[in-house]
Amino acid sequence: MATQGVTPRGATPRGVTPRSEDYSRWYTDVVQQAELADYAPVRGCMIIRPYGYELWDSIKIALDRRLKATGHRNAYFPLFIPMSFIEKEAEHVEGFKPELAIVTHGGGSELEEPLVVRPTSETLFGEAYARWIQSYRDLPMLINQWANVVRWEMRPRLFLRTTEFLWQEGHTAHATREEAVEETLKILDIYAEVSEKVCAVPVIKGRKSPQEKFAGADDTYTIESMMGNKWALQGATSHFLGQNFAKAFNIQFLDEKNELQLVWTTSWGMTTRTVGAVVMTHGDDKGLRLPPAIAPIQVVIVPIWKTDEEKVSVFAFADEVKTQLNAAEIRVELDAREGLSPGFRFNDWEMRGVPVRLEIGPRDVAARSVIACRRDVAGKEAKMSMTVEGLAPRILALLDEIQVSMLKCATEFRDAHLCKASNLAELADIVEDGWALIYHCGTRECEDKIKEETKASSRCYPLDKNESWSPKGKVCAVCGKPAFGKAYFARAY
RNA sequence: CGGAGAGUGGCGCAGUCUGGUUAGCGCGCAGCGUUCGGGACGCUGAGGCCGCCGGUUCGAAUCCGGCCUCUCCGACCA
Repeated sequence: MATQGVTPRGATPRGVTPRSEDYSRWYTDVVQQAELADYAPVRGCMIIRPYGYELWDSIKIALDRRLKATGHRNAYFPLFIPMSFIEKEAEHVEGFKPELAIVTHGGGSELEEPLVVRPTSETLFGEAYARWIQSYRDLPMLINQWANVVRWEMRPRLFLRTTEFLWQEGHTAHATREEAVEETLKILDIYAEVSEKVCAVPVIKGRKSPQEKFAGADDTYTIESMMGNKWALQGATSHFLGQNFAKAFNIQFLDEKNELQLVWTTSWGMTTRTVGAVVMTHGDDKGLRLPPAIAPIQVVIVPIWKTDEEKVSVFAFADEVKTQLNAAEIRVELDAREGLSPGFRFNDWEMRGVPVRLEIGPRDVAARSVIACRRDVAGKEAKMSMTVEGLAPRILALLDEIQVSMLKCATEFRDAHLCKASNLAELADIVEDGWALIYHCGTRECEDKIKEETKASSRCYPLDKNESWSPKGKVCAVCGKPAFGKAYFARAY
């Protein structure tokens, strides 16, 4: 690679900043050079470019299908929320007030009541549910919406934290506490499945500490992933809201015994941040690496020729290959650009993370074969020759193999950086290059202390059933108070 | 909001200290030609009121004052 080492003075570097040199620079380089997103005129806002949006679309389709399969229906609630709605739930307003965008003027005059640009829609759903839910027969109410929300964040980063972002937010109401908790965990499982099976991003499912939970929730469940620099990223959250919003919005129903009851609600969301998670879980110094399940282009054909005659035969053969793969519903693209050397085009597609590249030159035409090169492995092992007869099934198998292999690699990487700690010094050491699992008291003071000394925050109390996590008789590894549970601590985005 | 940098063709930078005629360079872009199995090359060309406002001066990208914006590092967060 010509990009290694010192860039000649005055020359623009080709490729991205190496991860080892500056991880966050590497991240922004990849996002921009792979044309996933670009900065927008307003601070903290980004333009999601077609390639990035297609990636999000794939994730969205996978998640939407699963939500519908579990009985959820899509709807659309408005962008504006009356200020007074936000103020109805004490903890909720406390949590969101600092990051609200508020509209004070409309139609040329000052509004009587300011309108909040939704940071999340619990309050709007609450108001509607109070009107829509009358009887136990109306329950459960399972509605999801795909929308944009706005949170005035201090420190934006492309995809990971932008002022405006896209997500889905599910809002459900149930007759009993048990049903609502069950829903909360069911959704968490769906998020974990989409993350792992679709995005090949391994997760640890867990519960948030009281400090880290959603403003207005009784319990927040999360999926946490380890990025390439070993920092943690919260991938999605599922909240058990208890009866907090039911009380605030008076969402009541008559049960079978004709008694008035408050509903139990949940809310949950997965965002465009997931795109950032994919970049940081799989990317390398050559750019993006995309799991086949969400790759907008799964296979790219790069034709190679010298003479006009070769060009004709190579393109005819490439078209034949493309047609075959298309028929098998493989997302395939033919790189018909002229005037760019093969090497340049190889690097270009590698930057974009296309899982499989097929090289087709005169030699391949003669042998009726192609050179297939997988993006997820380095070196000579990446390349293999395949005959064109029966190519599609073999490519499909290869794509499956890549999908599985990427999850496996990411999981192994993560597991190699998980470590137990028994005191603050050990924890501090571990979080320099991984996640530390400790018995923890769950108190704010203790979390703050850890944060101050190590920059690591409480990620979650893992739900791992295989691990005996009972805190009975255990004490906090940091402060010595009785343990609340086992928690992961890590540097986080 | 605290700390640090930076604003000069699309991108990355030089020039600013020590004001002086047509503001340079690399990449990219356009045209033509030669190339083409791991980031090709030549020639020709297009593109800039030097972030904004004001001041000093015969003369400001350059000096002075004010303002704005962006990026990075912290606190906040999906």
